[in-house]
Amino acid sequence: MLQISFLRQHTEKAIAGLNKRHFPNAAQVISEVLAIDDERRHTQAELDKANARLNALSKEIGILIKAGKHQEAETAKAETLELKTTSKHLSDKLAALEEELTRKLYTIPNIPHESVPDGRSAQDNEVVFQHGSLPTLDSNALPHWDLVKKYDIIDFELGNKITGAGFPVYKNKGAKLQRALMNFFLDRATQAGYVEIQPPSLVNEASGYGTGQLPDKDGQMYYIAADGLYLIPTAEVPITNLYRDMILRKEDLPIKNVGFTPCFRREAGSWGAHVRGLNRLHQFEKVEIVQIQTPDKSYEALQEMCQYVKSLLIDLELPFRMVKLCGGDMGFTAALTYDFEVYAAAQQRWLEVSSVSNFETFQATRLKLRYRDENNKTQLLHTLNGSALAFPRVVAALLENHQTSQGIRLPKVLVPYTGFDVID
RNA sequence: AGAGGGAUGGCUGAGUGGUCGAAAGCGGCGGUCUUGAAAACCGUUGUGGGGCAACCCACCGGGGGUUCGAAUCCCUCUCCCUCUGCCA
Repeated sequence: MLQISFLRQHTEKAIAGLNKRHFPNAAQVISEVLAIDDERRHTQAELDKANARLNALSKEIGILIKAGKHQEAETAKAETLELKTTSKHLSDKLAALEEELTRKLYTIPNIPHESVPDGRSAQDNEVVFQHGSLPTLDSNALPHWDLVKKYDIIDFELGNKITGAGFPVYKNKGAKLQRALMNFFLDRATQAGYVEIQPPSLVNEASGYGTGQLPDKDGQMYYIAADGLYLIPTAEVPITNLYRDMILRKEDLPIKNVGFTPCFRREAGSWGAHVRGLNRLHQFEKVEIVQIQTPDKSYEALQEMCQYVKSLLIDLELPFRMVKLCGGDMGFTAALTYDFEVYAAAQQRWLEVSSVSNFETFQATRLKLRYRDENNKTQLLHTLNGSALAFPRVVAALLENHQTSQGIRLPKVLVPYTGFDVID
């Protein structure tokens, strides 16, 4: 959520930013919001005045009663009656205005960083870095959904049977590979200074609002109605919400956390040929890194996180590219996002395995996540997160790119974790 | 799941109808002392909103009510603790 004070002070900048995102009717929406805010402040002032008078009268009545002047106390009581009606009316009005303001603010996405390229869709994204040569496979090379059958490592049919589409069952060396990836990614993140967190996989409504999945994307999350809980779509939600309603000390920053969790996504209505196999799932496993940093250092933190993700992909021996998302393709809450895509050679497609974003104060506003600056004033912090990494597409690329007639060769870094160097 | 007890500022913890935004201690910050530090002593120290400011308003888990006046009384919800039951 954007801060109303920011919109008030930087109206033109906000409108320009929203236009870059191709957010419809930006100028009109902002002017509506500012009008509500204006009335809100006016109402607040009136209410404060009525309450001040009411407080003064109450104090007076107390003193009069103590002094035994009951007659005068009754006169004062009579005066409070009308004031109380006014106060009630004004506070109802204020509550309604505040609710309307918040509701409107929830619908406005984050302002993109100035370096975010113009553009409407993924085609306008900017490739900023590419590493590794694209493998050329034999003509009899198989896509990963065939390879997993050939080596009996992932079973989509069994998943269909016990749960439904998009819930694969990992078996044999496939299950061991999952376990190896978890330990590899967590060990690497720990070496890079991230503190390991194992959060719950279900979160309450307040957490959903905190990181911005609610209210707009509630249809994307699985919901347990009986308990009012949501299955997490990413570890970002529980881990970032750990710091909700906190005022951190500057010396505790940056916060660097890493967590492994299952991720659940309903992704209704987006199924087709291009999302076969592991390309898109309802449940997948992911290691997520989260940083919380002061505003002046958050973009350094973003670069550091990107460097970290790069190092993982290089060690996994996968060709990849780093893409800066354009205004139209960025997520609702992000100010700047880099996607990392690996090349899956049999499909001949780039698959997103990581998305690293700086949310600036957009999440911190809802989270009430702040620190004390050198003047002892509270300031909002910046939140960042990134996948490091999401498992299924890494597995898909490993299988497709490293397939040989003898089986699938694993990258060296994984062998100590799997205990085998080939899937056959 | 049943019975009982709780929820107060960064933390611990007093406060059962009025000058209480809230004692005290700890912690933090500033100072005195010291070569420096510690100790001791003095001062200071919640968050948010409105206002150029003086200042005003709101907030004692959430919501509602009683009252001229609520941290304090009533209702309700949530969460936590203890005992009993069940259970990985």
